[in-house]
Amino acid sequence: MQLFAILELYFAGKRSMMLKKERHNFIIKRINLHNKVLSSDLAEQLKVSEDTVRRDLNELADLGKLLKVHGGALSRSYHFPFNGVDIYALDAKKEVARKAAKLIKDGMNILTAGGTTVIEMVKNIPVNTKAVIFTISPLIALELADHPNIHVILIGGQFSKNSHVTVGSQVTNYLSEIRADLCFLGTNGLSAESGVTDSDLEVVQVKKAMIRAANKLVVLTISEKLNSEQRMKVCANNQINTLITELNPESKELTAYHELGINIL
Amino acid sequence: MQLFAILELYFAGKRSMMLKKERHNFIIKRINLHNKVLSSDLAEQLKVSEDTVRRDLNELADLGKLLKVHGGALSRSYHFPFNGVDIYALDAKKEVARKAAKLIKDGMNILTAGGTTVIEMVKNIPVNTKAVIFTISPLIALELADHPNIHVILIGGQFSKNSHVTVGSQVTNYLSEIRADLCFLGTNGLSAESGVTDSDLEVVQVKKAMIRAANKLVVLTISEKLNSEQRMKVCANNQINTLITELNPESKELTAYHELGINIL
DNA sequence: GGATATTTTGCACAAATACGCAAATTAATC
DNA sequence: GATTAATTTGCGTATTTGTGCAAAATATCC
Repeated sequence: MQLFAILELYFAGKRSMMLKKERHNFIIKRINLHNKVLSSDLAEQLKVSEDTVRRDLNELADLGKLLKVHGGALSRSYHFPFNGVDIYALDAKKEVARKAAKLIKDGMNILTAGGTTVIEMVKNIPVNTKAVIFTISPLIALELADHPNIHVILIGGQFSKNSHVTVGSQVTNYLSEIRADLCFLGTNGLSAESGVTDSDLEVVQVKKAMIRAANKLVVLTISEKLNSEQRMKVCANNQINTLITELNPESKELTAYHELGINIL
Repeated sequence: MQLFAILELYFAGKRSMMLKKERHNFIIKRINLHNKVLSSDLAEQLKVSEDTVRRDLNELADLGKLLKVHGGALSRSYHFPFNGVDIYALDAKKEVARKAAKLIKDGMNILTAGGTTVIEMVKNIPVNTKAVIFTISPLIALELADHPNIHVILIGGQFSKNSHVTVGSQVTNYLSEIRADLCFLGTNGLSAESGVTDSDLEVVQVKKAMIRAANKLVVLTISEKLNSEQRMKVCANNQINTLITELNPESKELTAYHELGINIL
């Protein structure tokens, strides 16, 4: 096959060997991004034999990082494809949600992103609360339908099939014209060094616009995601006003964030 | 980097391959959605032989995820309520939905309102359809999340707690700036004398704007609502291009609409 | 009861995998 | 830094798995 000859030539000079750990990181990223990888693709991309890729996949599967199947591997979330009933780490998320909902006071203007944690938060808002809630998540709008005194504005735009929120320039333009007291954001990655990070470019753009549109930023996350990083940066830690996890605020996992001056619940 | 472009092209052909587990998940989703699947449909949608589909169904049936029957499979919850008679019977709205979905062709710009009938219609759109769909209904946007070739634009605005769609000036303004080939409207009232009528002022305003934004208007309704009137007028009968009910087009309940020159399905 | 559609079965072929082993690489020890 | 030990990688081979095809068997529908 001709292409292989080209590849050989092309990479001949820069055949910098990749450590096993690096390959593993690469594979995990691909899984997070695409939800699936093919052994054959990985072998090409990593310039190793399919055999090696399979061994990598088996090791990662043993660690529970992915789901190995014939031909490649899938994101572990593919174990439970059943209409979203089984939300990962639901108990922790509910605890986060309970704390977060208490921040909402009558008369506020609220802005919310999507994500399972934020949706749980919305479920915990008392029915008689008076507020205006702007959201990019259809599920949140529907959730709030039976709150008679909450005025819901669903921000329109292109609907993202992955994250189930609206994204794109329509959304960011609209966000530039409003102002909210509080912005609630769930997050995929959060670390003391890099701040809030995410894996989906479109979602990152929207989250940035949301942060600009709000006076105070509240970040919700389960402790498992503390010290995790995704590929794209949403904001630095000094932009966060309040961080909510299911842990006790005095917990030692949170000291790093305490020292950054973030209010912790 | 030019080489990567070459690589992308080179491997583009392989991309459509689907892992077995992915097919299984797809089938489960379809079962949860429609309560039934046909082997022949699945074969076409998944682009594999019916043979493979049958094997998949058998494996899933062994795992207890569905109930295999001649010609396809059923949701397991349908085990009980059946007296054996017409398993494939559809209620009126589903029949309307089935007919309506056939109007959607690849490449179209579609505009849809909310309502249960329209949502049923959306469930019947083949997964591989290529189209752009504008909607004021969050539920419809969510429903279309697993149609990879449908670009969904959720029109934003104030969220109506009664009708679960977005309404208000933001919506009508936006609608004045777009143009669609087809507009699908469910209706609360329809009569030969008064045309399409509705009871919610805000929804009426939006429906009017939707009709103005589309070249052709398709009205969906169950026969029960023929000859019923609500308090507010949405449009006259001469604005309707196509009327869809669960009845046979030649049925005598429909002759009045026939005489108005409406295309009936 | 006959026509049509669906399933089963056996089989062929390709693709993916596991295994053993040798070569290459990395780590550890002096 | 050289030498040894441990790990990692690639390849050949045997095995398993996944898929499609076709004929025979079965179910379903008038």
